[in-house]
Amino acid sequence: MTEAARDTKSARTRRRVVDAAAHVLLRRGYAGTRLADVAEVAQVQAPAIYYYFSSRDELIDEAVAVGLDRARSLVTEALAAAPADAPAIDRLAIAVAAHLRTLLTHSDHAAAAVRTVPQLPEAMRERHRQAQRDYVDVWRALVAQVREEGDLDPALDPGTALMVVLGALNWTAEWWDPARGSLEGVIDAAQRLVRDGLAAAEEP
Amino acid sequence: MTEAARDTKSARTRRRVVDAAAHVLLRRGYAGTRLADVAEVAQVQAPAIYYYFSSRDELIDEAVAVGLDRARSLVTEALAAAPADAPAIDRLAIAVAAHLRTLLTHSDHAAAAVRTVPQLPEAMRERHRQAQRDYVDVWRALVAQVREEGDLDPALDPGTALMVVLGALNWTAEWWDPARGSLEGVIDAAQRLVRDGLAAAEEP
DNA sequence: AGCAGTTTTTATTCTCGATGAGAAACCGAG
DNA sequence: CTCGGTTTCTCATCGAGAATAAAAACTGCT
Repeated sequence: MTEAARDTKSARTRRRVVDAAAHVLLRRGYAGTRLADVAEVAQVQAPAIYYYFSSRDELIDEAVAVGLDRARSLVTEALAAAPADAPAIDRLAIAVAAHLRTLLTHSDHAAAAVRTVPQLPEAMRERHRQAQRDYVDVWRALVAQVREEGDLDPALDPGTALMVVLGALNWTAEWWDPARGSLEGVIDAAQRLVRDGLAAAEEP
Repeated sequence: MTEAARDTKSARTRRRVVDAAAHVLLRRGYAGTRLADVAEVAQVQAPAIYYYFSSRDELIDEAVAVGLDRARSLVTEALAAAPADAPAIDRLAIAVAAHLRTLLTHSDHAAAAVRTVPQLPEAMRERHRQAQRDYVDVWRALVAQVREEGDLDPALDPGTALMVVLGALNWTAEWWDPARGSLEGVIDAAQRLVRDGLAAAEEP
C-alpha cells in the first residue's frame, strides 16, 4: 500500500514508454533513438514522456537497466528450473538456450541492453557496469563448475572462452531472421558448438 | 598516369577523412557518427569534408565499402599464404586468426564495417549486400571444405554454425581490451572453440 | 464543484548537416 | 619570381529536426 507497486493506469503508461524505448533502442541504437519514435510506439505525445522521465538519457538508462536485469533473471530462472544436480555442462546448455530465447524472441529490453551497452556514452555505461558484471557472473560461475567437473578443456582460459561464447550468442541478434531459420535450429547449433568447443579432449 | 591513384596531398587528406569516419563509426554507430567528430579526428574543419564527399551518407558508405573489402582481402591473403593442401580445418583456424587480428588491431575500417552494417538504413545496406556476401562466401567455402573432409559434425547445419562462429569473432571487438588479455590469447581460445566445436565426434 | 494527477498544446532552444562566398595554398607558364 | 588559374579549404550562417520547458486542458475521484 505504502509503495506504488500497484498496477495503476499511470504505472501502465510508464511501462509502455519504457517498453517502447527498448523497442526503438533495439532497432536504431543509442544515438538513433528519437523521443518522437518512442512516443509513437508508446501511443503518447512526445512531451508526455517528460512527465515520467526528466530527460532522454534517463529514459534510455532505465530501459537498459530493465533489460540487463531481465537478461540475468531469465537465465537464472531457467537454471533454477533445471535439476540442480545435473552436470554443469548440461546446465550451461540450458543457459545458452535461455539466453538465445530471451534475446531473440522474448525481450526487446534484454536484446536492446545487450546490443546497445557498447555504444552508450561512457558516463552511462559506467552506471551499468555492476549490472553487467552481475549478469556475466552467472555465466562465470557456470563455467567454473564445468571446470571443476573436469569437462573444460584445460588449455582454455575460462574467462576468455566465456566471452567468446557470449559473443557468439549476442551476435545472433544481428543476423537471425525468424522468417528464415527456426529458433530451435540456432539454439541447437549454439549448444553443440559450446558443448564440444569447451569440452576437454576425450581420454586417449 | 591517366588515373589519379597518385599519393598526392589531396589523396592523403581524403584518406584521413575516410579513416576518421571509420574510427567514429566503430565507436558510435551509424546514427551517432557526427561530421564534427569525424572532422576533429581527421584534423580538418567540418565543411572541408564536403569538398570530398557530397553528403554524410556518401562518406559513411565509402568507409563501409573500404572496410568490407579490407576484411575480405586480409582473410583471403592469409589463406593464400598458407599451404593450399593443408586440412581445411587448419585453414579455417588461419582465417579465424586473420579475422581477429584485422578486427582487433589492424583495421578500424574492417571492424567498423563488420559491426555497423546491420545498423545501416536499408538503402545503404542494400548497396553493400554483394560485398558482404563476397566476404561471407570465403568462409562458406572453407566450411564446405571442412565438411567434405569429414571434419564437420554432421549434426550441425553449416550455415547456422558459420554465423554463430562469425558472431563469436565479431563480438570480440566489444569486450577485448588490449590492456588486459593478449591478442594471442583470444586467438588461441577462438581457434580451440571453433576446432572442437565444429569437429565431428570421435570415432566411437 | 474542485483538486491531484496526467496528458496535450504551444513555444523555445539546441544540435547538426549542409551551403555558399570567398581566402589561402599550390602550381605551371612566362 | 610573379602572375593567373586551379585546387583545397575556412568562416559564417542557414534551416530542419529534435529535445526540452511552460502553460493549458483534460480526467476521474471525492
